[in-house]
Amino acid sequence: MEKDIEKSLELIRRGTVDIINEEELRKKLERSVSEQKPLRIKAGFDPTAPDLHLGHTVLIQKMKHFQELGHQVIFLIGDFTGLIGDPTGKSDTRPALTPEQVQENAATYKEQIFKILDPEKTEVAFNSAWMNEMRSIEMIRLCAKYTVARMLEREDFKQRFQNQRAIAVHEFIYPLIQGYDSVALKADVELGGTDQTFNLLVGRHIQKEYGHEPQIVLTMPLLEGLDGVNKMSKSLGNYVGITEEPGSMFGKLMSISDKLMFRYYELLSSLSLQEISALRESIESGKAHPKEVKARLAMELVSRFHGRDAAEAARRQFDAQFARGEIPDDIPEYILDDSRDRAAVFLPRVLREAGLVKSTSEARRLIKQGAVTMDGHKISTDEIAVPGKAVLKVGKRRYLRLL
RNA sequence: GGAGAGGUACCCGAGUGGCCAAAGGGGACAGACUGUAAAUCUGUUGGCGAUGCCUUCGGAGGUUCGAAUCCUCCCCUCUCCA
Repeated sequence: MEKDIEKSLELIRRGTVDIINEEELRKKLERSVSEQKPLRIKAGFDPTAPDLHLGHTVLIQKMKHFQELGHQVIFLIGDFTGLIGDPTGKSDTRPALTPEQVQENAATYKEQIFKILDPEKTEVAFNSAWMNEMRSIEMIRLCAKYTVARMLEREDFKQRFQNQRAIAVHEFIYPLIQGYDSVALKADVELGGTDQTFNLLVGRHIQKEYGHEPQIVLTMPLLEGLDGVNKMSKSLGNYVGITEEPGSMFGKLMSISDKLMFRYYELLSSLSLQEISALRESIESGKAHPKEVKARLAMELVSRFHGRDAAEAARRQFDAQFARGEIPDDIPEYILDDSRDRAAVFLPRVLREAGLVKSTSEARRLIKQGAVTMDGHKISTDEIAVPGKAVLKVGKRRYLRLL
């Protein structure tokens, strides 16, 4: 048994940034074995983003580890807290979502997590279940259990306070409710990104206030987005969604920097750390081309969400389009009106109407910059003759077939 | 409740009567170079069949030949005092 506990701890530790506190975790694991009772593992998600992305999967993979160890995983959808909007990582107050938006997003989340987690072994909870029932007096009692000074210890609150930016009172309530969720769910462990550390620790405090045993806080690193700088997030647009098309997923992963590629290997790949450092060495010694190593990563991740065949197809398509400069099969079409004089087609309007650019002004600028080609020839004027079918290309990846 | 500071484009920020479609930076897009890399360099970054016209500096009015800039009211944020 001693050996099993060690093995469990080893799997749990993999990839984590911090475990608070590991001794307590060991005791919980031991008790779980002796009492034949699985631990309750909580992870909360704010239903602001309609799509899960690879950044979320770092955490979900960890949930899966617990599931593999036989513990009870609780996927908490913060539909109630979504009405508040957690200010984490934001420099300003977040707009609150409407109840309809929250419901819609929550449903999408639920559907997506089972691409990774086992639905049979996952409890899905909504914090509105208990928060909608909470009476005002109980809410005030909850608020009484934490002080403003301690709230201001949180980095982003402190920053905003110092920089004279707005902090609305209700934002202080967010960590308190998140903590109360742990009370309601009787959580033994709560998982979160490192940006959640403060909120997770508030949970420990609140649990103690309610006479519960404090949860173990386990933080996972934040995955950098495609830009390699900011954390991956929907709102920054630097993400890879897990329901994204295989081709788009593959392309996005191929565009990351070589440095970021190894970060992704460490946090997302199922390869062992030894295998990853072997890959790194083979690039440094010149045995492997970085592009090939990156394609391998993209293959693994696309396969995870779409299957091997789709990943292979995505790779072939990618090579055809970018390595050999071929035109993709599936591109939008635009039918030129026969009544128009095809000897003098005004391209800016065509490009705008086809949705390739936002305005004719933008199209004009792009043409001027030499970014527009027709059948491979650079276009230099706004008006051009289009005698028959032709393919327009704007920039590197926008195509339009003229009929 | 009192005193003060502020709200400018996707973001940050300069501009305090005309030279302002508004400096500078970031981001984004495009070109060169490449591996769709990254980094770097260069350019573009309100709209419009366009050497001009139209709409933008929190909102609504006003002064003026002319307003991001001055005045009035309103909305919002922050600081100090109570």
